[in-house]
Amino acid sequence: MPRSRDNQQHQAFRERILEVARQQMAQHGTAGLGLRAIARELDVTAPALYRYFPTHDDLITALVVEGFTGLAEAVEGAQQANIHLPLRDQLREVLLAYRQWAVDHPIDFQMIYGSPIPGYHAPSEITVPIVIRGFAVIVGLIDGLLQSGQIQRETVYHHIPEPTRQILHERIERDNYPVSDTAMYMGVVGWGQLHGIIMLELFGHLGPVVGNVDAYYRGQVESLLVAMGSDPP
Amino acid sequence: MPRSRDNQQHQAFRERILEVARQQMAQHGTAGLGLRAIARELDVTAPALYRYFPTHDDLITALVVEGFTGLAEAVEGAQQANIHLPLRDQLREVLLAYRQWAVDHPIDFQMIYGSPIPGYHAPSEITVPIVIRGFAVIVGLIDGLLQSGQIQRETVYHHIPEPTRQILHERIERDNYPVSDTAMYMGVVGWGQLHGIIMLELFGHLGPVVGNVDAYYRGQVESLLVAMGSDPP
DNA sequence: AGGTTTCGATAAACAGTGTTTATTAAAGTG
DNA sequence: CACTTTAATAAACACTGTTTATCGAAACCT
Repeated sequence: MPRSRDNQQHQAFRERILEVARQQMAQHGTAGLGLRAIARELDVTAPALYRYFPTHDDLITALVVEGFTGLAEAVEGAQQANIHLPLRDQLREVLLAYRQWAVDHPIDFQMIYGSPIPGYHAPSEITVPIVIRGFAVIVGLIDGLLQSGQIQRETVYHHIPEPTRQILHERIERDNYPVSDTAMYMGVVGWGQLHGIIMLELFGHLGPVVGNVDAYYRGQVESLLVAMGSDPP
Repeated sequence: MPRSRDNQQHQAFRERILEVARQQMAQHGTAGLGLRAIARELDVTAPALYRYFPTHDDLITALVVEGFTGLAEAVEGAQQANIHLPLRDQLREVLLAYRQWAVDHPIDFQMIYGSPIPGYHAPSEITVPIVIRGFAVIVGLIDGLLQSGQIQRETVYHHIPEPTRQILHERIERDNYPVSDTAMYMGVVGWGQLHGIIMLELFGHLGPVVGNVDAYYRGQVESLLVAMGSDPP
């Protein structure tokens, strides 16, 4: 551990490393993420970086945490930016922002939700809490729609498979997160559905099939809201 | 190019390489996919493999093609195994088989639909046709359900966003694939939705949230069928 | 201020990797 | 047999992440 006064410089250089790492990744993909390459860019030898990150994996973990945080902030920001709109519109904008962040930061998104670095797997005790942060916004909005009666039409998503309901309920109680089981369930369902579209898009499988992915995603978000029981606009 | 008589031996050893590669990958993940490691296992030096695969990427591409083919065969097999059941049940079983293959061959699935090998991206002119092969089974079943009036309830998935409909229609005509636009659209929608669940599961993000992924997926398949307009069982 | 500790950075080396080159041995064909 | 083609090799190249021992400089404490 560095001494208290040096801590500032230490953290500053740590930030620079992450900055360069992110930049290199954006340019050359996850393949370009090399200790030596980063060191070169910083006019420093490779072993020097070990003072800041004990191992290569720790660097990646730091980037993953940054990524998750960025996604969570984008989602939260989207809600704040549309806080004056009706809940349904807020939810739509939040879901659009979710994909938009993925499109704008494809590498980060892959690193978060996939594992493009061979042999590396993000420690879930670190990732799970941050995933939930962005997730909470979505579920919160759904819960709001349910409570205010803006989702009243009964749909398939009102019937939760029993084993799933139990786990979801436990999670809600454990995290002390005041939403209904149904809201949580709908959140997970929507999350999964949209996640599939985004992943397919990111790896180039969806574009050739549906052409304009932007329009397609927009349509799917709207369909999701309707499928949940919200009235079409 | 090897001579005509040697061709047999050449192809045989090529197969052995792929076999070992697949095995190594299953054991040590995509990280364990190394030319030298494969060569060691085959009691051969690394450069020898270059007679069979010009480069590392070509080996991977061969594995990807094998993977896609395996998935397509699993899907087709699932339909054949349930050909005596009603169309709706056939579709359910096919969709369950789709995930089951992913669970049984997680590495292959990641390699197919993601890109866990840094710097490598599967050439779409090779992958797209094989993706469609498995996809065709699903769309075919949906089309059958639509034509036989087993999907008659109007749902959101009957209304296709115009830009998407155009592209889908072009694909159908170009590939001379005799299904309706609606069947194609529902196929894509379902594919995307379930793909999200599978990807989240494979990377360990879904398990902690829903507990029993098996039951959850089953429920989602059923929900999907209902959401498409098929009556609940 | 002086002595000691601590931190940052380094060069050198290790064990790997994918890939290229030149060379050798072994088959198949006329 | 001579000749060509193929397979495999050893050696080397340019990398990679990581460890070790070493050195200078700054920070702390007395």
